[in-house]
Amino acid sequence: MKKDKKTEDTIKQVARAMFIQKGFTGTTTREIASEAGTNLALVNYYFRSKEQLFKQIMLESLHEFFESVVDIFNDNNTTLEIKLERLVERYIDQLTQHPDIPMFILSEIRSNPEIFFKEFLKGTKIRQTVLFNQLTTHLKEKQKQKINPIHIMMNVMSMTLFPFIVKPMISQVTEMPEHEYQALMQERKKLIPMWVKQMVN
Amino acid sequence: MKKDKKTEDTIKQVARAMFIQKGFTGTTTREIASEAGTNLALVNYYFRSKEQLFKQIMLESLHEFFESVVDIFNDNNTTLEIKLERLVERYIDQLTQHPDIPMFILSEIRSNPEIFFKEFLKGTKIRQTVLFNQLTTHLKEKQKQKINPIHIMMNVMSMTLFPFIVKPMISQVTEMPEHEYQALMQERKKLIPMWVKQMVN
DNA sequence: TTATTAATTAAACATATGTTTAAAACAATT
DNA sequence: AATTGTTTTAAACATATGTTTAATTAATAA
Repeated sequence: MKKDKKTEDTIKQVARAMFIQKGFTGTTTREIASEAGTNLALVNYYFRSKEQLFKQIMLESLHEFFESVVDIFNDNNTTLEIKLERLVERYIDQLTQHPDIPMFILSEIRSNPEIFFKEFLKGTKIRQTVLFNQLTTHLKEKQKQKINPIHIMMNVMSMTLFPFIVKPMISQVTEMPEHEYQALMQERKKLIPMWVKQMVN
Repeated sequence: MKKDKKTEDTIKQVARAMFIQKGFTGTTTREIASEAGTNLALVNYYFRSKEQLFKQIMLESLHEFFESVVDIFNDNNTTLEIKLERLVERYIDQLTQHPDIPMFILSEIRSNPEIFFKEFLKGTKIRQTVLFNQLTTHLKEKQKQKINPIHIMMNVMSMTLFPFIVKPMISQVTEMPEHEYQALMQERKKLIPMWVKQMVN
């Protein structure tokens, strides 16, 4: 009784891997079909167009990537400190498994900014999150209201995401083997929250 | 006596702007010619191929972008503290004028990692810079030898570069007007060195 | 089994795009 | 002015690539 969907799923899975690694223009429908071991026409048969297929995958990737932190941002039952720790840990875990996702998203924004925000990020407003409000309050309490909380948010994101974005470059410039790099990223789970706490205290 | 080179220069100038904004595959030779107001064939006449043209521009961009900090990294007459301040200030100034350069470079690395490092970054070794050695020594003196100096370098680069990379996203998500964003970036010239000093002291 | 629907295939189609060509226009030199 | 070399042009060429088509095969239902 279960629908088969084998071919359709294979195409999508293969397409996801290729789009994430090489982007929209860097991937051809023929490559997808070939890698999936199916006929070229089936890509269009199942997904109408390369663009449709890409949009589906981008939407799913975004969802997958952000849903894992959205609840942390808006948890009413945790302190600012806990949120920071969880946020960083969750991101580093995610990025360790899917290190290409950030560049996948950033490249798409670069080539299609308007469409990206209209299509994918309709109304995500960081200022309205619990985390942001806690941070604002905290800075006030510590007499640091001169520091725009956006700075702190930027720092958390920067220190967490950027090392993964430039990973290929760092590997080269620092001559560091993969496992050592991984170990560094694991260390950062504890270090980043510590550094951020210093900033806001 | 001065060679004219008008057409050649125009093509290159236009190509640089387009490549930096939309990347190699996102730019067509016809667009370049059209924007430059010249005949399509002249792109190949002067630069042999689109790829050659791209390589020239990438090389120049990299050089321009890194040469401005290389001397800071290796200055024998400045303290660690001064280096950090100068580094951050120089980068933020550069990025304010050319905010698209980081994504330009990162996109190229993404689509052509091997070629990029072989062709463009032959033997850039951060561990051999004066700055890195000063940082290592400093951490030892402060009994923080457990912290890998690479962490600190990552943090400086992350906090400085990342906000420019995700600028289009931040504009959306934080609903911030351009001038306000610029002001934030200027503030970071002082803030980032301060935060980094806290990390290493 | 037979009829109908869905899946698959090879081929063709349409278009975009990098590159080349051959002729013309222009500039410089003798 | 005539020759020579350089620059520019329109057109053609070659190829890559997304998409469609029409026919065939496989699966499902009556």
